Amino acid sequence: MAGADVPTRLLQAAGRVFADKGYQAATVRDICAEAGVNVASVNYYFGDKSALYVAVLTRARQVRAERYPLPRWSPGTSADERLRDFIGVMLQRMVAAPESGWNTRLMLREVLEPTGFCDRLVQQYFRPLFEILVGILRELLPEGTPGHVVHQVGFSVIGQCLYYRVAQPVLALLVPTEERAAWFQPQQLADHITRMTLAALGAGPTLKELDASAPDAGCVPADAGPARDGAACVFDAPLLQRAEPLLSVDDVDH
Amino acid sequence: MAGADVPTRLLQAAGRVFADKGYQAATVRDICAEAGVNVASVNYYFGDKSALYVAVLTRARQVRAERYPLPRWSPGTSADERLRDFIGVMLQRMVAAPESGWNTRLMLREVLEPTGFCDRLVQQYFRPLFEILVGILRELLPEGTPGHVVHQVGFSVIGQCLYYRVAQPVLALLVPTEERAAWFQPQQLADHITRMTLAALGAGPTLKELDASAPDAGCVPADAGPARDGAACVFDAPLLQRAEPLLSVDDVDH
DNA sequence: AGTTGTTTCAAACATGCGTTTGAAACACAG
DNA sequence: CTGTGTTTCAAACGCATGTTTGAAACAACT
Repeated sequence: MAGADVPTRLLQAAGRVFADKGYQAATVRDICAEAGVNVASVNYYFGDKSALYVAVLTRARQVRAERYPLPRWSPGTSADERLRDFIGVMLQRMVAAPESGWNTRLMLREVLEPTGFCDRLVQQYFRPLFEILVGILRELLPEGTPGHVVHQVGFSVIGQCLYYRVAQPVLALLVPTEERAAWFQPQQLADHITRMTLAALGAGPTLKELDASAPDAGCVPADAGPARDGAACVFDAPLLQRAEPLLSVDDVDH
Repeated sequence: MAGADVPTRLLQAAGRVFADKGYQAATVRDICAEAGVNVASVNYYFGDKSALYVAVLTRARQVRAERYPLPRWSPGTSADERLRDFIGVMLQRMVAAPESGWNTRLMLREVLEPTGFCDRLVQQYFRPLFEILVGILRELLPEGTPGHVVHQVGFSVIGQCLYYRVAQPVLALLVPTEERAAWFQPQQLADHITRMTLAALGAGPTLKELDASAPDAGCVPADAGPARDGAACVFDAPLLQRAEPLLSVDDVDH
């Protein structure tokens, strides 16, 4: 991380610092200290602070999409399987990002407090994603479902995914540490959201039905590994087959 | 608004400015100009900028809870009715706040970027609310449902409510203005989320079943008023009976 | 009117910010 | 080694910020 060339080091350090403190509160001196370079470097290589910010944001979007890509579905893939995949990838991008995801925090910040770059971000990144989700939901909903209902269901899906990132500090104070470690891993959350959504649409069993079909299921906590000796896990059965491993690199660059 | 005494004017102006720009970017001079008072006033009355911020945040929490209170349920009130109420109040607090809710933006900002005051906010405000929701959900879910599942469902509910506030700028770019005006009013969103949740739990009809029971329902857009001449509205029937009217005051104070 | 305590105000202060600068250090071809 | 273009660096420059100050304006009571 310290051996790369100066512009790269700046981009990486700036990502962390901007995400931590926000655009205004992050100082050029902070960033340069973190990167281990001189203060003048940011102006030398990027022109000014705001240009560095735009560069960081652009890079964050690219890296996100490349590192956690949507699978390329074969034509016959069913809609609910694609929904599972979609939610899984969303959640990975949200919470599985390295270093607890300055990447995501940065984009959230931009959404909450648009700095003018937000529009482009939405048009280039969020909108295509949302279109894909809407396409999936249209297949799952009855034909002729009004557009606004499809949209609302879409936002319900994204809203659930987003929450586990937005409210991470809150969640940490509401749910005991052991429970979080055992039941709030990305894959488990993805399963939960998928189940909720499919059930709401009528395309899958409701939580009540799930419970009735396996009333005594002792769900498998995250660190229990593959010791699936007893009854099939009801609430936490792995639904994501093609989930990439959760990388633990320290930054967006290798 | 301009006639009140100086500390009050400062609190109101500071609320707007802090919510708009964040703690760092908001300048004392901005706030004082907005309030129409001298720059020295904030130090005279509050000590320093950070004390003013804490005062604003405290006040925002109080006013929120007072202005949009949860109904006091009579003992016989069913769980799903209480869920409807809960979601309705949440959404009102989220999106119905006056002046497009600097109130909510302020708390979101604090959650996303904790300034040290976040912990108290969670313990005093979020946790009691979450406990109520969990209590309701426990009645709706089968007996013996594991705690973490109840929690996850709770976060799904809150996540959906939150999204329409967090992602407001994004939503504005993804959904055409007319559709937003007609179908994305607080009450309609509350109905949608309640329906989704009850359906997922198995305590209400799924969207598919709703469609089957009234396939040609032409939902009533927001501004169509009580002209409920034709078939009953399937997706947008008003579910919230005791919803307070949406106040349009300019600030938290009368 | 005079006194006392409170509130307002314009101006100044100290600090930290983003940015600039000019020289030193470096890389490397001729 | 010399010359040339690039990169680094410590120091400084403006400027905007949070805060302080001391006097003026005001209010309330004797």
